[in-house]
Amino acid sequence: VAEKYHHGNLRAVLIEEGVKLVEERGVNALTLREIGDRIGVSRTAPYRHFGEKADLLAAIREAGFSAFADSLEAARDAAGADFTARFEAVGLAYLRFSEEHRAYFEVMFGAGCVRNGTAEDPAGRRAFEVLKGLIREGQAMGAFRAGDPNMMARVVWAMSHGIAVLRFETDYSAEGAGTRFLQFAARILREGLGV
Amino acid sequence: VAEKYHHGNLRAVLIEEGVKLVEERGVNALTLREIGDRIGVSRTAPYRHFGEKADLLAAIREAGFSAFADSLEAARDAAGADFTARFEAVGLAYLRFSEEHRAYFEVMFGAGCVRNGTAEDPAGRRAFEVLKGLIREGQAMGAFRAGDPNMMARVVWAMSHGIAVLRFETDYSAEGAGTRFLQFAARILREGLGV
DNA sequence: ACCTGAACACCGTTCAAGT
DNA sequence: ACCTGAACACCGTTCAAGT
Repeated sequence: VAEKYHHGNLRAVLIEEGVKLVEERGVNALTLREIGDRIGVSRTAPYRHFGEKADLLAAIREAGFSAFADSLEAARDAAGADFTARFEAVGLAYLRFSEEHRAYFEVMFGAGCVRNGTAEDPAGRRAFEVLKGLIREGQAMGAFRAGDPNMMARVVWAMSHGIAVLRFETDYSAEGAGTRFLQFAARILREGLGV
Repeated sequence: VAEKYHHGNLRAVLIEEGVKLVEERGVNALTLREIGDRIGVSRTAPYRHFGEKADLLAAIREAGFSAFADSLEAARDAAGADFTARFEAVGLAYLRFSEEHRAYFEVMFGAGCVRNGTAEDPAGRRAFEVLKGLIREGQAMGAFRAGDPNMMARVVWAMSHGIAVLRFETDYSAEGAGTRFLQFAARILREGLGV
């Protein structure tokens, strides 16, 4: 039974179980000992793969940013050709990710992590590039004014992140007050960035 | 020496020392035991005033929201009559608070706290009212379009919060890239909300 | 009322061993 | 290489006492 961890996949299992634990009871309940117990491994086994607890959190963080960037790219690509639709789709994807991957989101942006900053993570940069690319699209088609795409993308990122973190509405997935507010916010951004 | 805590101010001292600890080493380093040691009181003394650790954090949070609302109001009142100046002053105050009161900010919005949500805190609502009042000012003088002041204030709050949390620039207090970005973001918001 | 010391059930982390 | 058990220095929290 414990034999399956003798093949080098313990690391992945530790990450997976860690995410589950955070999902269930928050990042403060993440405990190397409990993870070990849950997957049937000794308390010190995790130290084979992670020098300390913070390193496991960093690995979860990395996986989270990677999934995050994937989500934004997928939403953009699935939205078709209409620019406004693409813009809103990516914003919605940001919010959806924060809802559907609470654990990742908490570890990615939580205070528990020492090494913060999305710019330090390759996948974090990839996610940012989705926003920046969208700004460039808008500029190319004349919907957005000229200006530094970095600054403009940061404004969009900050607004999305603020909405995700403050969570004014409880649900941004279903049709309702949440999606209405999101469209409202997206319109203000588009008009503020507009020519 | 310990006598000074026999007059009912232990509660306040606990909060104060807790804030210091968070400032120095982050919210995860906040420990009832260490606070007790630091102020020269037994390990169980804090339990006279706070049923559990989370209650001390909640008290710090409350004090933080109160100081936060004070900051925003003071910035608005000190900004004079020009609407754009008032709008930017409050945004800047939001960012400054997050820098100068790192500990408060971390506890107020951190994942460690169970009872989140600014709307549940009276001072949190007071801070929100500053933004909402500013929206109404803008509407009254014809700078902002008609629309639900609640929704519009949320957009401003979200943007401010996102910038504060993501901390693209390291310093928003001094003159430099930080303040330039802030003015850029404020302009986009004003134009997005404009008539 | 407010404070104390001892105790319990947890942590992260280390280390000497085991296969 | 990968895993284990015992151990150390920490936590939060409780409880029977002390003044």
